[in-house]
Amino acid sequence: MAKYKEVAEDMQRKIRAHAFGKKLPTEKELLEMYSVSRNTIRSAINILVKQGYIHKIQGSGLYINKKTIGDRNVLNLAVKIGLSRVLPEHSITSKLLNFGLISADKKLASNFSCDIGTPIYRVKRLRFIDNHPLSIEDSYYNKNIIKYLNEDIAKNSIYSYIENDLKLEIRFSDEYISVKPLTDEECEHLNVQKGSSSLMIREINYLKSSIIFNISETLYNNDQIVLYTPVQRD
Amino acid sequence: MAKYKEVAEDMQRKIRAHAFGKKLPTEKELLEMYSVSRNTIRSAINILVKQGYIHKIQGSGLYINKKTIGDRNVLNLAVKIGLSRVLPEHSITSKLLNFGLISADKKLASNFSCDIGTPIYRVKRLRFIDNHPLSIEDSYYNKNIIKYLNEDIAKNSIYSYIENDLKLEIRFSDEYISVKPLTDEECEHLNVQKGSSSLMIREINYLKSSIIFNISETLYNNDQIVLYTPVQRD
DNA sequence: ACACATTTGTCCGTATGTATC
DNA sequence: TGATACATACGGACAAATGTG
Repeated sequence: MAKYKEVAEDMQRKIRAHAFGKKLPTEKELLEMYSVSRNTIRSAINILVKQGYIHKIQGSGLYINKKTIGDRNVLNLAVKIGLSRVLPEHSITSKLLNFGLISADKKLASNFSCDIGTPIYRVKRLRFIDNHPLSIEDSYYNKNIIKYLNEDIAKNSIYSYIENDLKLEIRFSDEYISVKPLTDEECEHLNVQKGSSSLMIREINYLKSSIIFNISETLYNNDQIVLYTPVQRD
Repeated sequence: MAKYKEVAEDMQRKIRAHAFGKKLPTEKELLEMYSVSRNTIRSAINILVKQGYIHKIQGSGLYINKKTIGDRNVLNLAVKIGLSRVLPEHSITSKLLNFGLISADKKLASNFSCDIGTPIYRVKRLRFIDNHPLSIEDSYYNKNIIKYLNEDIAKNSIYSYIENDLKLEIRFSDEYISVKPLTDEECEHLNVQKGSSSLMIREINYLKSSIIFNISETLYNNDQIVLYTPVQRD
């Protein structure tokens, strides 16, 4: 892995472990700690800023954002590629609602930018955080890219399977957030009051070279989660 | 303004004007066009990536993301500091629902990280996009920082007043997204069916030096808008 | 109010690695 | 395979904001 990414990950670990106080060491101290150049340490720092871990004050220092890190009820969109990564302190489990291999119809093909008839895995899961129902995820994987999936993998983290076993690199995603009234069945799954609405995130996920390997629609339990995102003015 | 920011803005303008095709010129061509160094052009490019204008493919080039730019129904969170900036192609107007000067109670003081009793402007507005009701914004401004506001300013863009007239620099914000059932009055304002729910964004806005000058809660009309955010894996 | 040291921000140049075509 | 194009990393110089005395 690139140096600046390794440094960033180490700094994140230290922040989560409260190894620093309210402030990070200065750039100068950090580049000495990690034996890298100033540009490299600044690349690492910028990742932390983008993900909402810290904010910078010119002339003063690097300050840790206390609030949103490690809170079960806060889902940080800036880090949100796969659930397990966003909430590493919590146990994410799944109940499989549907698993199958289908063939892309016109709409799916359009969303995937693939040919009609392309084989697609469909995985619908009820997901739990620390045993509380968190979300209903309806997800589609392009089988030409994700060659093999099964129910066992789907019960666990599909994303860690893709990254660790298939060695594919997930690069970026587009997220569309809206509100959807829930059906009675969905309310039961999520254990919320009938007639309520929920946050829905439509997601398009890309490998490197901008290959779409996955699209999904997820309904979140409002009682369990608030979305968070930091925004930097450039 | 910094060179890389000027370059980024110019590139954004060109993208919005469809001055490039599907691809941007290469880094090398761009740095020659703008007479800047490679680092500078790359800083500018990274802004466009972060804001969802383009994506990069190593070895191939810089590709323009068609979909989300200039769409009235898509509110790009990565650019969302003030509404007028996010949707420059559209007319944003406001109807003032409430305007007043109040004194920070315990809760407001805590949210603002200021003393109890600090003077605070409250501005509640119904906002329209191209004359369609878009959102109900309930907003608070710390008078110690934003020294003067009036109803006239509030009817127009408060953010452009802050930046252009007061010459204050808005630096970053924290956004919390959830779902809220609407009251009948809110439904009428937004012209949506009674009993429906809406996206709510709680926002904390900072000047440089991490000074909180504004917090707000905004209810969005789901019929008019979908939130969008690009996420880069680092 | 001023001068000074500290700390982050911007910009430049160069070299080499990696992915795509 | 070679050429092209983006990615990573190092080094140095000066500017701007902050904090201190």
